[in-house]
Amino acid sequence: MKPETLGFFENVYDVVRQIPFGKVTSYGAIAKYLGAAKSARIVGYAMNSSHDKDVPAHRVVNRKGLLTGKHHFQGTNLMQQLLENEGVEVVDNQIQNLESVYWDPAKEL
DNA sequence: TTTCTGACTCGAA
DNA sequence: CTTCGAGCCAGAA
Repeated sequence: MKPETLGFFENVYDVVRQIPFGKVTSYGAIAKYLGAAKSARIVGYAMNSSHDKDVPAHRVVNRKGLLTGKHHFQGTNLMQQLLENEGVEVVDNQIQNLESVYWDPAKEL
């Protein structure tokens, strides 16, 4: 593959797809892993377009573990339920015990 | 073609 | 303690 020729989005999707079951990561962590630490927004925007892709967008949250993108999912609490279904404790749109379920691509990959 | 906006993050004041 | 601006990319109007 030639990542340079692919859009930034494709790189984002590849990383997100590698997030283990029951784990979550942040937009900034993905951006940093891709070598564009200041492109966290782009990662989020990629998720917006990940609708047609096979990307577990519910495993991507902001740095604080807050489900900022839950409004983009169907229903009002689908994202939260998906996470809880994987064993992630979520309260009030925020992931509890974040450090225990946090998965940093820069460290794990 | 230009302009705008968006699921973010961090450092300064 | 809080608030603000800048940097990044893609797609729609």
